[in-house]
Amino acid sequence: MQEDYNVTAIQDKWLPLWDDLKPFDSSRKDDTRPTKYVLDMFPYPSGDLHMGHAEAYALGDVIARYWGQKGYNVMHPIGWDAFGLPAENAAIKRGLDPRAWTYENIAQQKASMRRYACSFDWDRVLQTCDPSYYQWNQWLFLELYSRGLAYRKNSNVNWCPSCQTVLANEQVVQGLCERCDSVVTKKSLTQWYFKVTDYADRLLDDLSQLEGKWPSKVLSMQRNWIGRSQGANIDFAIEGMDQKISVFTTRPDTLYGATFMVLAADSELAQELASATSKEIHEQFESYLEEVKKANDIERLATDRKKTGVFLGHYALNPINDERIPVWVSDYVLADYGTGAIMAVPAHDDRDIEFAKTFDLPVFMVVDTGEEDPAVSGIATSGDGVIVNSGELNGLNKADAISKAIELVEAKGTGKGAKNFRLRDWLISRQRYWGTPIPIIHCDKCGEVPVPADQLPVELPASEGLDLAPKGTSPLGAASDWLNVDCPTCGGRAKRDSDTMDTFVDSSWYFLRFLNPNSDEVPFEKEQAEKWAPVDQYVGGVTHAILHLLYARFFTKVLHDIGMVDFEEPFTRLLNQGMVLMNGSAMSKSRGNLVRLSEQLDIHGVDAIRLTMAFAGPPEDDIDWSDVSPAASAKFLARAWRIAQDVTSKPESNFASGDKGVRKATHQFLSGFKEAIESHKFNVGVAKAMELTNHLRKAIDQGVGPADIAVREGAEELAKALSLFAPYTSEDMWQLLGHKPTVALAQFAEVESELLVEQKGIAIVQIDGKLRDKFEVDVSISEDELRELALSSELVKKTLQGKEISNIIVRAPKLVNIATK
RNA sequence: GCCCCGAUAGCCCAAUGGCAGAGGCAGACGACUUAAAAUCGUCACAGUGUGGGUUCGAGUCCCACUCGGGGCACCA
Repeated sequence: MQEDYNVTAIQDKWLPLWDDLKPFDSSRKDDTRPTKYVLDMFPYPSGDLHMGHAEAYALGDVIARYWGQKGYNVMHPIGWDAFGLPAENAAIKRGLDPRAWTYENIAQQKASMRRYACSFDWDRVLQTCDPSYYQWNQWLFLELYSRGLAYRKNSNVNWCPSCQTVLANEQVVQGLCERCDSVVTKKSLTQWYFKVTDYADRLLDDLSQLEGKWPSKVLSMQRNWIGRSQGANIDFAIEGMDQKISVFTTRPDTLYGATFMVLAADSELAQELASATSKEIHEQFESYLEEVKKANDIERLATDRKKTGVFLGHYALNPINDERIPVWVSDYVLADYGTGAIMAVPAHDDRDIEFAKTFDLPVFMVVDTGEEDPAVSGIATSGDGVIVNSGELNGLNKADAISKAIELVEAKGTGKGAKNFRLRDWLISRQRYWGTPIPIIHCDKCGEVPVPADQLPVELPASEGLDLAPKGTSPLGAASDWLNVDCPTCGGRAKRDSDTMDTFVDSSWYFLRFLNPNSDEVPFEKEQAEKWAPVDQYVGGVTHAILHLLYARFFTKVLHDIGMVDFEEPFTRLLNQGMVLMNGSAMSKSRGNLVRLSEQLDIHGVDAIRLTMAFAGPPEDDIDWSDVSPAASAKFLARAWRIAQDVTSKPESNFASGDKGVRKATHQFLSGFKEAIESHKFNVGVAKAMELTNHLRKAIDQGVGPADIAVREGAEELAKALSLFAPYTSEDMWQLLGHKPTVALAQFAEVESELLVEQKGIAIVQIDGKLRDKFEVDVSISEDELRELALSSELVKKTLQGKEISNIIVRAPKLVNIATK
């Protein structure tokens, strides 16, 4: 009895069965399969899953299911990045409890993932807002604290006036809050930091281990972000004062060309020097500083900005030649990069020459690059050249002069080779409610006191009665029962730290928590880490290229140093899937181009949507939903399904007697398919499955017929391959073919390589690279035979008439190229 | 300004330096059908953004440029 392919029916049929079978349980004690750890970036539970999730999880699932069918015990867990501002903001807006709101969304997403047939191990699940999870955030915080890697300091921090909280450097995009696009301002606050800068060198150098395994784009973004520069710190004495100005420069070779100094207007040293000068200059400085403070990052970053500044009335002495040079302040020097002061070499730096031109300061060329003297042209030169006007450096090139200059200042004791980073320490305090409480108690007598381990977790108090609306201080400050505690050291009255941690702390180590998601003893067991970690394949969006991935790499290195893991990089391979767009732009309600996932699933079925995601193009490319056709995917799945339905042979495993041509197609498919999936060309893998389907259709209708055992072999491998993209259809095909569920555990057949070898092949003959003739040859043909054959071709002879052969290239059995003069 | 990625048929995309086409969409035609849908089959369509170079041979490698996308940027 022939039936129709019914999407809804097979979804309803198989989903409950899989729940019973638990094919993706990775914790079976007697499991001897080799292991793989495949991880999708966990979602933020704001509403139901959307098209972007659908793509990410479809692709992650292809990889996880593939390794499962290759015979691996695959750990493919899922969790929720459940703390954070959106929950809180939604809760404020609707007067709800953020906790209830979050758990409701998690339940909804979980149901959608189950329907979407993600191959998750549902026994390895976590939610970062559970005390059983965040207690380990607190534990890790204290580990970092005890090693001096978590510390508190006062500084001018990034402040989002709309979110009413501080932001990490990484959360400020082009001067705007990455979350709400408000203009970020500066505020002087005492906040907690993680000392990421201690790891800057390792974070940068270890990127080379990931070369070829992570997208090069992400590697370069991380390198840019860490931003290491090599150079020297050089001290300039200040005339008539004990103070020194220390500068960082990447161009110590231009030391003789320094004609003035510039201090960051908002640096402490500027303040000090301004106090030790005439009243008039001091007043000028103060009013300039006011101006500078008013400017926000947007204005400051404007490229055509005029240089401004104030002369401080002081002179510094160039350590290499005792030249007397004036000291200025300006806002183009940043207080928090390098030493907050520079030696200005206008001849060889764009910014410095702009400043020199504005204030009529001297320009003195010390590198002859062959271009016009900057003092004349007004254009700074920064290339390599011959050092001039520089005493003992004269005649050297740039690189040699840099080394020599460092030697000279080191010998004089006025400088040192140094490197500098763009990367800053990670500010982790947040003045918000829905996050992990910082496990520190502030005591007037004892100062900062860590919460003793046996008092962890410091649970978040209920939100009831608290005003969650942003007001610049943490809502927890009003939870007086929770806030006021006895000091663990002296027993006196003390207060808890009322800030919560940046949620990126949660996601910096969650991939390790999946090893023991329910342990109350340890964050994770070392033996489990040895068995599973690091993550073999990580899948997620490129939006996390800097923030999350950098922090996770930092945590991993810290955990390595603590001795908790034996590796230094958390994610061996990384796949960044693209975005799902609609008509060329990101989907959004306000743009009116939102495609609802649930609707798509209702119309086309889960399998068709998943297949469409995989088939749309290379996974890292964006998918424009208007370019793809889920209906076509559904059509193909029905076509494949009918192949399984048409097979009439009984299940057996000896296919040797099957039709050679069909078997060849099957094994060529297998070989190409595996290669495509392993190199993450999922679209090519799908195309190959379509090709096999077309071949089998033809074999059934016009060839060997549905009873040939080779057709069964092809149909079975097709079913297994489709399991990666279309689990429901595939499972149903597997049953039609007389097998028991679940196809997800059925392993791919080994490629029989003798079936891949062709007896005959087409050889082509080119003359000067142009195709002139082709003929069928035996693949074992020798070069000489093929050359003879080519030269005896009538077509070739005709083309060669009147031409002189200069060279004949033979690549048996495929090609002969005859070059003429 | 610096760095990275991309450009192949009407569209989405394939192609270890060796016949430009694997697959799909849209299209044309045919079979089945009273008809349509579904299904099955057949066909057409580009010389690879531009200009150079290397090579017996370049979509593929190199150089310059155009366009599109992304990252960093008063970072010393």
